[in-house]
Amino acid sequence: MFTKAGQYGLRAVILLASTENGRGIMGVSEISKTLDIPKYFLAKVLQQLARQDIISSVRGPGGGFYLNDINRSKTLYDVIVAIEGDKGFEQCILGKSDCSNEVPCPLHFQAVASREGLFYQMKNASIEQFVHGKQFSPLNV
Amino acid sequence: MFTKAGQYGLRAVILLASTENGRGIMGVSEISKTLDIPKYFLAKVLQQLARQDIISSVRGPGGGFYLNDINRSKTLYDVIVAIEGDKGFEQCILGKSDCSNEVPCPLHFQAVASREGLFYQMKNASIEQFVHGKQFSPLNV
DNA sequence: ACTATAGAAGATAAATTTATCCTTTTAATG
DNA sequence: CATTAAAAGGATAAATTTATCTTCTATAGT
Repeated sequence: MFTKAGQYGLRAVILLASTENGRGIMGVSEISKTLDIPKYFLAKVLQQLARQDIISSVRGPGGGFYLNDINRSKTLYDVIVAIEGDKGFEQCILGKSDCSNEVPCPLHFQAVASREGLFYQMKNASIEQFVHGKQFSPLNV
Repeated sequence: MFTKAGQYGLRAVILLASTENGRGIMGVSEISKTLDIPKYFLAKVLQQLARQDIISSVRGPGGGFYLNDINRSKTLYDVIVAIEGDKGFEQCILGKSDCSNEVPCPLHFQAVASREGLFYQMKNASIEQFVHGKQFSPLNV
């Protein structure tokens, strides 16, 4: 479904959002250890997110990545699109360029219906809201 | 969602199923032209499907690929699993190995719900049934 | 039998994704 | 102000996926 880069990015953002009301700061090393993710690859993904203002960063000792108010108002859809583009989300499940409600591929309506639920969640809940809703039980990121 | 190989395979099988009550024979060249798919790559995918008895083939002049009775009773799920394995279907959307109903990742239930509809179709309708249901309108494969 | 056609199989190449390393820049702290 | 920690950026390598080409094998038709 998602690429590794996308998965790592989503998990890292959710992790950041789950620290001290989403206001904690974590370095790449800490995140990569916590999530058991390759460190340098994760660094690239996080830098990509930072460049696009999906997350924030500070350099130097004690630095790392965190979410500011604007960041926390972004959605998981924003996160994944920042990493993968919107192809995976918007493209025909069979890869056809001419697939639409008017000229649907044989799986079109099933695929659209299937995506809707997940996409709705990822598009319509801010990271803040999303993680808050989960935090009654311990997060398994 | 699916790899190119998977998409090509699904489209080719659906195309075969749509010819003369699913009994027509088509060569790689014809299929690749019809679907606008790279020929040699498609050949690999089709051979892979033939080896696993998802589709049938005959060599020599007039030869090509077709679906026998058993083939037509297979599902689109069988097709995609023969090409990609069941990882994409069964794996955690965030790539975690320890994600389950008991210990769900933050997207687990949305992802499961989302997949269900599509998977149900792909698992529970034979290729024959599936394509027959579509053939009231022209197929856009 | 001979020839032409078409899939099977194997090898190779190109492109993309994933992963790692190294150098530079920024910032905190003694 | 020197040192150190940590992100930023660039380069490179490994792995996987996609694409192509060549040779081999089976089969139909003459």
